[in-house]
Amino acid sequence: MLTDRQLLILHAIVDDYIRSAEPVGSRSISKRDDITFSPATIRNDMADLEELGFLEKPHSSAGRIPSQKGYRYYVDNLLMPHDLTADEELDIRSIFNERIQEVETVIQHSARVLSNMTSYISLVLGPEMFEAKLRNIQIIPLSKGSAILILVTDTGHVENQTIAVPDSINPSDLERTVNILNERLMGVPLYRLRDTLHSEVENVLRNHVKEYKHVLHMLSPSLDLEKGEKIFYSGKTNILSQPEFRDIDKVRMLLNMLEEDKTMHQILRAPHTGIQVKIGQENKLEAFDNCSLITASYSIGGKHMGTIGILGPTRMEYRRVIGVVDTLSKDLTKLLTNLYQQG
Amino acid sequence: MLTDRQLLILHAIVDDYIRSAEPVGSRSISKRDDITFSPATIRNDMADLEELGFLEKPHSSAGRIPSQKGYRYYVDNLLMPHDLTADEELDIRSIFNERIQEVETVIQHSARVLSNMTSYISLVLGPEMFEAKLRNIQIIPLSKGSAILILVTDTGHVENQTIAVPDSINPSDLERTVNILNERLMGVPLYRLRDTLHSEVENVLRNHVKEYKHVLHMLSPSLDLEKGEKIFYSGKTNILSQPEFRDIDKVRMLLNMLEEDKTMHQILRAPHTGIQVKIGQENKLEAFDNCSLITASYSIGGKHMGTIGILGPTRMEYRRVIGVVDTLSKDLTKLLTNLYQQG
DNA sequence: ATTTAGCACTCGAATGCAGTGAGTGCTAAC
DNA sequence: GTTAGCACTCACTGCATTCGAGTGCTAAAT
Repeated sequence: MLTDRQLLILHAIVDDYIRSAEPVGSRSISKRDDITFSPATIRNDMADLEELGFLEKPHSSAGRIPSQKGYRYYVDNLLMPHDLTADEELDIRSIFNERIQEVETVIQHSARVLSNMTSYISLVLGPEMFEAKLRNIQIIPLSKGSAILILVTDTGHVENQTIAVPDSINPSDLERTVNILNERLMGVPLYRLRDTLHSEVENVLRNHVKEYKHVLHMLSPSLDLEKGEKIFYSGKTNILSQPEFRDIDKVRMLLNMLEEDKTMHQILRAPHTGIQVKIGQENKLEAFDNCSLITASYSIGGKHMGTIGILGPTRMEYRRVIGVVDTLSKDLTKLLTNLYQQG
Repeated sequence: MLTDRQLLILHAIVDDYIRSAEPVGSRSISKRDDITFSPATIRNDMADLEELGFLEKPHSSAGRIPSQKGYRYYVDNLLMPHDLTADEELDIRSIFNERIQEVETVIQHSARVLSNMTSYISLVLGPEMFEAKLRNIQIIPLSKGSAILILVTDTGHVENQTIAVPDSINPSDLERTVNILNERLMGVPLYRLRDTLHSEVENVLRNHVKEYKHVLHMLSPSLDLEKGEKIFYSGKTNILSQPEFRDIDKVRMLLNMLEEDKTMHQILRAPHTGIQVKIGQENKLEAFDNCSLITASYSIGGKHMGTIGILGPTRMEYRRVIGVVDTLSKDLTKLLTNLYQQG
């Protein structure tokens, strides 16, 4: 329904506006090499594109800027895939070159590289460890009355917390308990730990540990893990360089929203294949009205683990960012699968 | 050298300015209950105070604002100690009421409470774990070729990383290794782990583990821990509400500075007793020119552990903030000492 | 039937110019 | 030593003016 020329003009306007952050006028478009017709012609098409909802005017004597619908069309139909430059490849590879590290470190490092490469805000939802299976459990006595409980999952995640150890439990009881737990809880998903403790392990404990009730009481609350995976942010200050965030109040709204763990979890949790682009109000959050969010999932052995994403102004370099997010999410999946795939 | 009246006026100006963020004029001062003399008199004293460097004028027809020297004098000589309100006591206690947790969680929680209470930025330098002593070491096999190395210190800190396990090392070797390590490395400070591994443990390993060279090669790099303790920030967006940070560029400078781990470590590391107040350029950092930093150390059993602090505009509520930081650092010391004191 | 040149028009941004008022410094009186 | 009085300063506000980029429309050109 749009003519080729209109598409060309829309494409040119979006590109120009992404670059300059200034409303684009008919004359400046006409100067581009790929445009062969006069400003007046362009103006006519621009008027049509505006009527169709792809463009907007900040005020009547200014150039045009893309509307949300305009960006959407651009992303869905006009965008050419972006092949990473050598530098970009290198940046991404830097994450994986280091000696093997804790998963969290890799994730965190990914977030940093992502924000550095794009100059936007990067968000990485840490590995979903709720369904991960227990690999090992340890209780390390610390001082009289306290110990450290350590849980290791098959995805290499380590969870630890300090617990209070009642006097009634002696060291050999503790040792026996740990052995039993390792025997019985190995392979149980984290979210079922507590239930399993009561349904299956309790009976065994009863036979081997005198004060098994105290032991249960000590462990039970600690095995009720919080569901919340951590979200890593990087480059939060990057938006301060974006002209659309000259307004302190907008910045505050946005940054405060990023602190709302619940909302952000909801946004990032939804797994999806491929790249997802949410433009402006598609995010259903007032604070994100002028923002776009580009996300991709990463997984281990085909199992969804978490999400990486970039948050920037709607006037975002979609082409490059999509390319980068796509590549990184795939590389991350490869790395983690190699490392932690059951083997 | 300053008259009582001048002190009174200085005090009044600083108080007023901290409250209003507006230059303070002679007339508004004269209206205060504790001031009994006329605007003209006040003007004379203000002129003197300005000449002595305690006050400044933004421009010739505006009121006065405190200079850095003025704040310094105020903090050193005029400030009355602040007794926490019931609400404040409650806020602080909320940190300690929860069931015993990981140290890092307590620290992080402290940072959040601190920033919420003050509406400034809170910084907490995590527990110094470099000199902490090893309590326990574990190697949990994960998949073919990889395992998780876990170190627990006597301060309850848990460090973990993924390591590559060469095929040549079989499970029983690994188990023997872990036993030997626990025997020989227990009580060794983290910063000496690697040296001790080579100087003392190597000989023992040689006798019990066939491929002990591979084992050493696998462990050695992992025991060379990074010195950097983590710094926790909270309330970074709080400064956006401060009128002195209307200017996006200043905000960016400041927030970027907070990302510079090295510099921030330097600033926070210096242990000191009691409360330290650094005003404006005393911080020796351009980005902090309009800021003041109030810090206090926390410790475990008399041993310096880390630092908590508040960063805000030089026009800061010194009285309240000093009170809060003081109380919290002492409470934190008490809690951690109870939890992790050898015993 | 398109495309383009020409031109009047719009409107934000920038500039210049009183007027206002909070605040000062100085002088002279108390 | 303190205060009243007064001229002076200077940021800020509102208003009028200009400037220019960009539009929409019409009529001519292709």
